[in-house]
Amino acid sequence: MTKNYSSEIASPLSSNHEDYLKAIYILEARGEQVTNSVLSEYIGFTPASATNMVKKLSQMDLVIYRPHQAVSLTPTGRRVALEILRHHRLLELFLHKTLDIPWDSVHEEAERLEHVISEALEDAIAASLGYPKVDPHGDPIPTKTGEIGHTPGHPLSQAKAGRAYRLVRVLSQEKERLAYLGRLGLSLNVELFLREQAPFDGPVLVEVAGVEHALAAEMAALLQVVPASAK
Amino acid sequence: MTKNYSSEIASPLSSNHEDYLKAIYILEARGEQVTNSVLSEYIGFTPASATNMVKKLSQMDLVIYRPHQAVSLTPTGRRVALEILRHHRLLELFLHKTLDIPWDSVHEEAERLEHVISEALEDAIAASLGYPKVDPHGDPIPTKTGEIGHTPGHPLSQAKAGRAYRLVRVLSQEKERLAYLGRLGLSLNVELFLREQAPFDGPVLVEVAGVEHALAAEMAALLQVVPASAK
DNA sequence: TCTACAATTTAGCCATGACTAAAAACTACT
DNA sequence: AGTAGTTTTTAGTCATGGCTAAATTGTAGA
Repeated sequence: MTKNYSSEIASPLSSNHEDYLKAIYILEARGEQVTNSVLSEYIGFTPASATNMVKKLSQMDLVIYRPHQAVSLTPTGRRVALEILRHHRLLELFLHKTLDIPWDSVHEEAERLEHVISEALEDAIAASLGYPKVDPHGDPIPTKTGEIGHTPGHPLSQAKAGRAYRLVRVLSQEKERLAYLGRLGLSLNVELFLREQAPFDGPVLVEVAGVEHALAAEMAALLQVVPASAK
Repeated sequence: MTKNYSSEIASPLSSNHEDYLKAIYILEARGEQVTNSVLSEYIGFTPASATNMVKKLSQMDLVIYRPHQAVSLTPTGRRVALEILRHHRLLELFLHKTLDIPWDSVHEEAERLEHVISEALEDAIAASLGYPKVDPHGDPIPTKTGEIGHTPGHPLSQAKAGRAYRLVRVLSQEKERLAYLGRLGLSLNVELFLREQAPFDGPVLVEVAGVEHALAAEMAALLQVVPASAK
């Protein structure tokens, strides 16, 4: 039950606190300005509730809050967020690899588990997986000390036709979307051949395991790929 | 996230509600009269809080409450309690077998996880373990339909000296106690030879893997054994 | 700069579920 | 049966963290 960050934080954090911090981290990492509306929409509470909570997190020195400004994480806040994200992504991979939970389901399961696993369990999971670097969607797993790498690759929507690629990351956790990709045979590290890149944000034609599929531009933008030869 | 009992229950239950129901179940199963003081002491809240909660559970038709009487579970309440207990015990075994978490630690870990796993995850865990019947302490695992067997065996403190036994259950979840037993080589299904049974609740002399140990009577009473030959 | 619209914050409400202190109700002993 | 002592319940407080509605602030266009 001892958390990494327990030494730095006075009161224990609830799942909710952790969810706010994680949300702020993710929105920041996306490069967005974490305004109150962006945050409240993301977490699914009203703007008033978000203001309220952000103020409390600010008193705990987890975020920096200035009225009418974007929120940001303090170093401690970031540490907490990264610890939760580490739990989340380790759990996703663990559930997928050890229990065969489909990749479109692991997210919501991990969403609840991430708040209740101990350090010891986190360590045991990491060890059993051989200290992995990415989760089943290709998202990087933060280290215990709070470092996080960035996955290489670029969107399939910006790739060149007539070349082979390898899928290294999917920028979505939506169950339906992931299930759809799964049905096309598109999962992590799968190779694909880019047949055609329609102009004006048109669909993309890809070949996966010998079968051709058309993908909406919006979908292709979520698929991060590297040239097939690259490690 | 869909729970077995969701069809029968109006409002979703919190971890806390579930803990109360589980506590009532366990106390009932121990054969105790689940009075308010017994319950409140077990869950670690004040008697006033327990009354309060029991009344709410009663309104939800999960327990039967009559002022100044022992509480008891309704069929639905029992179903919920058994589902949580199933989660708990499956998790204990899973953590122990799949992640090598020591048997003296699985309880507290499962205590938090039991409230947040989905039906799908419960099923996946059960399947991966081959639909086990008992957890690492020998406690029976309720079935999905809410049946629960009872482990055979009798306390070591009532066993006869000069015979060999097999440990089939330990009636304690205390970390220190379990760690101690573990150091003696006493874990589930281990064989032991009962050298001497001191009278007047005196200590018990057992031989485990060729080494002799003296056990306090109190400890011996917690160890359920069967004759070594028995399956 | 002024005004209209959008974003944010404030104020105040509500439910939850813990708590303490006091009242009430049971039990057991004389 | 009466009373002392224990158990249980009631009454009322508090913190949390959601909510709505209203006030405020900020911003962009005329």
